[in-house]
Amino acid sequence: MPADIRQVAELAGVSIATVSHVINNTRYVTDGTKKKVQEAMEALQYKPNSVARSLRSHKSNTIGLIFPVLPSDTSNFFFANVAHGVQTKMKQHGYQLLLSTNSTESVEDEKEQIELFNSKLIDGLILAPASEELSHLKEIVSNEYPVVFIDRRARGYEADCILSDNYMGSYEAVKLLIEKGHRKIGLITGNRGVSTNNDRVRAYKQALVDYGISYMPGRIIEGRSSFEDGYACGLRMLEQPDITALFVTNNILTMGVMGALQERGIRIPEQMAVIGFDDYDWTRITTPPLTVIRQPSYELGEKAAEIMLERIAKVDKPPQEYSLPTELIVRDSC
Amino acid sequence: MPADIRQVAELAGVSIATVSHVINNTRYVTDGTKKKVQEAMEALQYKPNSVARSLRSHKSNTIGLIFPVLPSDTSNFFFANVAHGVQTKMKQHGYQLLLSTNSTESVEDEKEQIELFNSKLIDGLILAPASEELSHLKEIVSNEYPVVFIDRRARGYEADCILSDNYMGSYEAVKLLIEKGHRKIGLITGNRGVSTNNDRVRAYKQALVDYGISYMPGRIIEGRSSFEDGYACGLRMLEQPDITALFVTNNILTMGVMGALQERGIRIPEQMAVIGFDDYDWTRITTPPLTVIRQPSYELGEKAAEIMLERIAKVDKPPQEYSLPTELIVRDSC
DNA sequence: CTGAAAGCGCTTACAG
DNA sequence: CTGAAAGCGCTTACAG
Repeated sequence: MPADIRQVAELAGVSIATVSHVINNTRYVTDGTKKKVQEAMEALQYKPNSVARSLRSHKSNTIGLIFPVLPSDTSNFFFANVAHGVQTKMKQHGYQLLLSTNSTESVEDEKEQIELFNSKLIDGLILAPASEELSHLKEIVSNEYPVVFIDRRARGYEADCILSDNYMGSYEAVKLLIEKGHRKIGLITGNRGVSTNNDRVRAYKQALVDYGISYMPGRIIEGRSSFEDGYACGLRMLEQPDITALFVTNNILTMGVMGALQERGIRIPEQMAVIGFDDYDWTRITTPPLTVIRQPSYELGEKAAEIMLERIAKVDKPPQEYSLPTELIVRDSC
Repeated sequence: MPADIRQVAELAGVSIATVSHVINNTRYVTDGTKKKVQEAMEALQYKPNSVARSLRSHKSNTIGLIFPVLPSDTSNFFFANVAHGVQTKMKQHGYQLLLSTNSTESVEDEKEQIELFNSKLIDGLILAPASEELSHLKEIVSNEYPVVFIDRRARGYEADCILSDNYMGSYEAVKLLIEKGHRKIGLITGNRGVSTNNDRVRAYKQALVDYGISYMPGRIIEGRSSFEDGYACGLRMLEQPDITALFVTNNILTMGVMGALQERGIRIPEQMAVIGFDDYDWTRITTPPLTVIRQPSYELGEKAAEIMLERIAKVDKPPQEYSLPTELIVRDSC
C-alpha cells in the first residue's frame, strides 16, 4: 500500500492542504515546513495519486493519440516515428500518451475510440483522421479539449493541423523528372480520400501544366496502400508502353512497384525512372538506390506536441495549418 | 458539461446506487427501473467518468506499454506491430493503452517511466526490457499489478515472458546455409546484452557444432542496430576472404550489410549467401530477394495481451515463457 | 428489491 | 503563513 497525502501530513505535523501546496508549489510555505514535508514524503516514498488529482482538478496530464495502422507490416514506419516525436516532447512537459491504433481507417472506429478516450479524461487529442470530412467530431469532442490533426488535413472541424509539405515535395519530384527530359510520367497513388495523397496528385498535375505537358488521366493509377496493390499498379503502368518515369506517392506502393519492375526486368532508370516517397533505410539498398521524398515524421510529431501544449495553455489564435518541409533525396533511380 | 450519475438518478427517480448497479450489472434491478435508468442515461447522453470510477475501485482499465524506439527510422517496424497486436486484443476487453517509447534503451529511463506509470494507476505493465537484469523492477513495481515481458527475456524479476522462438528460427537458418554447402559462415549481430540476440547467437554456435563445423570467434561481429553499423560490419566481414555465407540477426543490420555487399559488387548468393531477420516487404525487392526469418510480431503483442488479461483475472500459475514460432521464408539470397 | 452514506485521495476556495 | 472542510463522481458495504 503506497503512502497517501494524509500520512505525509501526519508525519510532517502539518495539514494535508500544506502538503498539497508544497507538492504543487501553489502557495507560499516557509522553508522550515517545506523541508519537513519534503522529508516526510521522502521517508514514506510518497507518490501523489494522479487519479485523485485528475478527478479533483479536471486535468489528466494525458493526451490521446489516434493513428492508423494498416495491415501491411511496413505501413507502420511513419506513424511509429510520429508517435515517438509526440511522446518525447510531451514527456518533457509531464504528459503521458493514451494510444489507439486504428486498423480499419473507418470513421466508425474512430468515433468509438474517441468516445472511449472521452470517458477517460484527456487534456487533448492528436488525430490522424481517417477521412477528410470530420463534421461528426463536433458532437463527440464537445469542446472540452483541444484537437490537433496530424499528417492529414480535414474539413468540418476547426483545429490546428500539422502536415508535411506534400505539395512542394511532390512538385519538386515531378519537376526533377521533367528536367531529366521525361514527358510521359505516370503517377501511382494511394487512397485519394486523404488530403496527403490529394496534395501529392495536385502537385503532379500542376507541375505538368507548368511545364507545358498535357495531363492525361490515364496516367494516374490509384491503389490501396499495400505491396500487392503496388505490384499490380506497377504492372498496369507497364501496359502503357510510352511511359518513361513513375512517381509513386507512398512508400508501400513504391515497394510493390519496384517488385513489378524488377520482375519484368525493367532497368531503372534507363527504361523507367522512379521517384518514391519516404526516406527509409531500405530505399538505399534497392537496385538502384531510390530517389525519394523524405518526410519529417519525427518532427511532425514534435510539432504536433508543441502546438498541443500551446493550446492547452490557452494560447489565443485562430487554428492554423503548419506545413513542414520535405526533402528530395536524389539517388540513382532517376 | 457532461451529465453525471446524480442527474441520471434524479431523472430516473432512483438512487445513484441503483444507477451504478445498472451500469455495472452488479446487482439485481427490476426490468422496470432498469429501463427508466437506461432511458435517463440515453436522454442525458450520460458517460460514466472513468477517473472517478478508477479512484473508487482501484482499477483503471489501462495498461502500460513500454518499448524501445531506436533512432533509426526503420527500427520501429517491429514494435509498432507488437503495439498494434496488444492494442487490438486489449480493446476487445475494454482496456486502453498508456504508451511510452523509450529511445535510449537505458535502464534509468525505463525506471523513470515506470514510476510515471505508477502514479497513474495501471492495471498491468507490458515491457520490452532494456536490459537482461531487472532486479531493480522489484522496488518500483511493488506487486500491485502484473508484469509481462515481451520480445526479451529478463532475469531478476519473475514474470511471464512472450518471445519469438529466436533459437529455433536461427538454428534453422544456419542449418539451411550448412545444407547448401557453406562451411565458413559469418554472423553479424546486434547488442548482445539482450536475450533476443543472445538466443540467436547461441543457435548459430550450436548449429555449427551439431554439423561438425568448428566455431571461430572471429566470425562473429557485433554492432549496434543501425544501417551504418551494419554497413561497417559487412565491410569487416568481407576482409575475411574465405567466408561464403552470412547470417545477420536483425533487420536494420541486414540493410546495412546489403548496402556494403552491393557497393563492393559482391554477387548474392554466388559469392556470398545471406539470411536476414524479419520479413518486411522490402526484403522482397532487394537484388536478389532476401531469405529471412519472419517473426510473429503482431501475434507477440496479441499473446502478451492475452496473458496479461489472465493475470489480471488472477489466474494462478507460475510465470511462464511463451515462445512463438518463427518462419523461415526462403527466397533467392542463399 | 433498493437507498443513504461513507469514502477513494486529492485540490481549492474560505477563513483566520 | 496555515488549517478545516467541501467536493470531484463514482462504488460498495450496510441496512431494511
